[in-house]
Amino acid sequence: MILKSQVEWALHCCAILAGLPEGRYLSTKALAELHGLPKEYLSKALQSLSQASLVDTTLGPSGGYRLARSPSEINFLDIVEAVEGKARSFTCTNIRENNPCRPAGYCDSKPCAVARIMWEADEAWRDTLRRVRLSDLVGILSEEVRPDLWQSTFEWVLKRAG
Amino acid sequence: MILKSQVEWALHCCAILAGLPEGRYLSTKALAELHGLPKEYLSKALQSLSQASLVDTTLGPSGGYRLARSPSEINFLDIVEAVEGKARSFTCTNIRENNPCRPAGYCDSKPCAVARIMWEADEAWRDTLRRVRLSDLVGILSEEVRPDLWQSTFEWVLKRAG
DNA sequence: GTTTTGCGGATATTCTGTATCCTTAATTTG
DNA sequence: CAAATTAAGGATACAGAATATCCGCAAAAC
Repeated sequence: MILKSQVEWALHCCAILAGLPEGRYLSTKALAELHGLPKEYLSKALQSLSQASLVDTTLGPSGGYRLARSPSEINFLDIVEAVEGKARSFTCTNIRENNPCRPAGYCDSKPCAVARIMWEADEAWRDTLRRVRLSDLVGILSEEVRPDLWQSTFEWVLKRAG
Repeated sequence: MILKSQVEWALHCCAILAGLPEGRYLSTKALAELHGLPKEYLSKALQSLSQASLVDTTLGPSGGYRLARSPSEINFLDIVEAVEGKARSFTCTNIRENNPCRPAGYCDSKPCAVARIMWEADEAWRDTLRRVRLSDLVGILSEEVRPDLWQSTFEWVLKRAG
């Protein structure tokens, strides 16, 4: 059970977009360079964010991406699900139906108990991610990243933001 | 991010083994028939349980598997990790190191903040599974499964348990 | 009109999960 | 002792997903 690497990419990209001044856009090219990622493939991750309405886009030179909402209105789960999908990690195939002792026409009153427990864990995972806002991440980074790197990165980004 | 179907199989098999009388074994063949699963492949899942010391095995006719500990001393995470592995669902590739603005020799004081948050969610998932004991599952099933099916399944199993 | 950009489709490659088969060694049964 | 049954592990094949690249299209900037 491993998340796509695109999840990591999308989170880091959103953190950068969160620092962008109002109304400006950053291109796939710039985001790929900044993170050392394959531009074409990163583009797919950003398209997922766009389809989930987490980012706005604009075409042409000076085009690119910006957040569609404020960083405090976007949480980790929004981003993770946009890229990874909303499917649960555990899929119940209802193998209890194969029990040879089942009477004909036996009908289960509830979803399988095993599945319910696994889904509960899934929900705990989602809850944790839902509780962390993109603005929280930016807050942590602004405290942890050395000020000189923080500032030079911002300048680098602004130079490329349309 | 999808768990192997073997996880589902292993959980259901453990639930059956939990109902086995002291000292008796149930074979792969019986477990595969009961759940309608491919015997050879289910065998791999059971081998994983064996390697994790969750079950004891014995060879020969009347051989098979039994729980190595009491159902109240085995939790969901034990079983899930035995089959799925203990690796975290989010792997940090440290893409921040690719930042072109990084001064030479820059050293990070902590693991990446993005990774820490994702790992926290992972831990919440694990905690939930850790809190559910195999005996809890058996308790739920014994209440939910219709008594006639519950009993006939047990008879079916006992007839095949060596 | 030329360049740059996001978007979607098509394709190739690698890796993992799924599944089957076979051999070996241990154990029970007759 | 001989035959049957079992778990264990290795080899192999197959399918689908993740990773990655390339192309053409339409929109926007200059």
